[in-house]
Amino acid sequence: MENLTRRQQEIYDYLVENAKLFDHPPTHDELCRALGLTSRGSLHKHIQALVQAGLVEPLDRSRRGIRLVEQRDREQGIPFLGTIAAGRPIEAVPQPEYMQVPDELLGGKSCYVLKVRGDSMIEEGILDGDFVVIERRDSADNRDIVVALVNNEEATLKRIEQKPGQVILHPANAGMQSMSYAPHQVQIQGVLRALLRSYR
Amino acid sequence: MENLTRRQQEIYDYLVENAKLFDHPPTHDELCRALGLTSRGSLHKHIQALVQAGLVEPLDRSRRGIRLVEQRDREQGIPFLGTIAAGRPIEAVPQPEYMQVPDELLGGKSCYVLKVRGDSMIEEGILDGDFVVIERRDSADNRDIVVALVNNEEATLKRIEQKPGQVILHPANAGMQSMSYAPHQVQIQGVLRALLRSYR
DNA sequence: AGAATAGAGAACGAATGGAGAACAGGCAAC
DNA sequence: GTTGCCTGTTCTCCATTCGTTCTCTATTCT
Repeated sequence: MENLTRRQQEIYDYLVENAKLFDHPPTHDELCRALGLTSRGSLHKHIQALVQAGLVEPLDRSRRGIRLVEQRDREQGIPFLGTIAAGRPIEAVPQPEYMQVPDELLGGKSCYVLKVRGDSMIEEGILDGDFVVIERRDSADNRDIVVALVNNEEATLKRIEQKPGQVILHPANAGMQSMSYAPHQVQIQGVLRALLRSYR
Repeated sequence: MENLTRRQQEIYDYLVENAKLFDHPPTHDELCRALGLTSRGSLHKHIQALVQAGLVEPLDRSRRGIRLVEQRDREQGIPFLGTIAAGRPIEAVPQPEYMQVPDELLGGKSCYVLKVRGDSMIEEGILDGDFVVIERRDSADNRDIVVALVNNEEATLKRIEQKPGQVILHPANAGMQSMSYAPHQVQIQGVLRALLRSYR
């Protein structure tokens, strides 16, 4: 979206205000009077600029033909749900905050964010304190890194290996061991899609 | 990045203040009045210096055409400049793309993005293919991870240790060795602030 | 002295904001 | 119907402001 000039901004602001007060958008003449213009022609150029900027919808040649484009609710990001630490349930934050994540990283899928506690995946470059972006899924491909709920009580971030009648969760830490479960003990809650780390 | 002169700093500070108060940047004339100048021509030279320093975005010949780079970052993301591989100069992409990065990760500083090639920082959880967010700076604290230009020809991402008369760059890979240089051989180009990884 | 920094002022071209005429389509009153 | 009137659109023309470029000068620091 391009930048508006002073005058264009002024007109847009007026339209927004006006929309709150009246059902109908103003005519060009009304706009001219409100803004101190004497020529509809001049005004029209500004309106066109607003159309170009995608802020206004043109209703060709119809009267009061200025509609504000619905401001697409600014994307508030994806929810930050809490902390995941191996051996515990996900510790949810009381009121979910939201985090702006680059679209490139999540590819239009439904995702959420967790903060990693612990070193169980350190050899995969997932460190204590990192934020992981998880795609909501209840199944995963083999070798995916997943959020798994084990025995309905503890949640972990592990690489998954699914064999017939057996599910193995592999940590990436030489000091820890892979654990094997029966399929019904392990519920997949999502698949790792991206990782964010702050060095602040 | 070069140092600003007194006057340039003054102008930059004014622009930052102004940006908080108004939607639109000032015209050159307004700037002149605010700073006690009578000639736009003089001001223009200073603005050019700020553009050169990467603090201001030039909007050629358009009015009120002074955008703080910081502000642009918020709107369209921060520039993805290219690839950094130990032992080579930064390989720039032809036309810089932009990447939307969560504000939380960069804290209002002027930053850019590089893609990491190689395993030199693998033990710090920085893997081949990761994207690193770098704050533009020409100095760093000890133990910071920095983008350093060595002998004006090769760029690397390393942890820095600055001693009197000596600069040591530490990789995080047991198979590699720390390198020691004279201070004038090493030019800091930025400090690691965040990391993004995609598992797609 | 020479370089770096700072400023003045003129001059040019482009962006902006505006005026007004002319045309076209819809709507209501006649 | 058709006759005006209101309104949106298109067009040309104009004035001012503003960014840029240029040359010339002053000050400060090394």
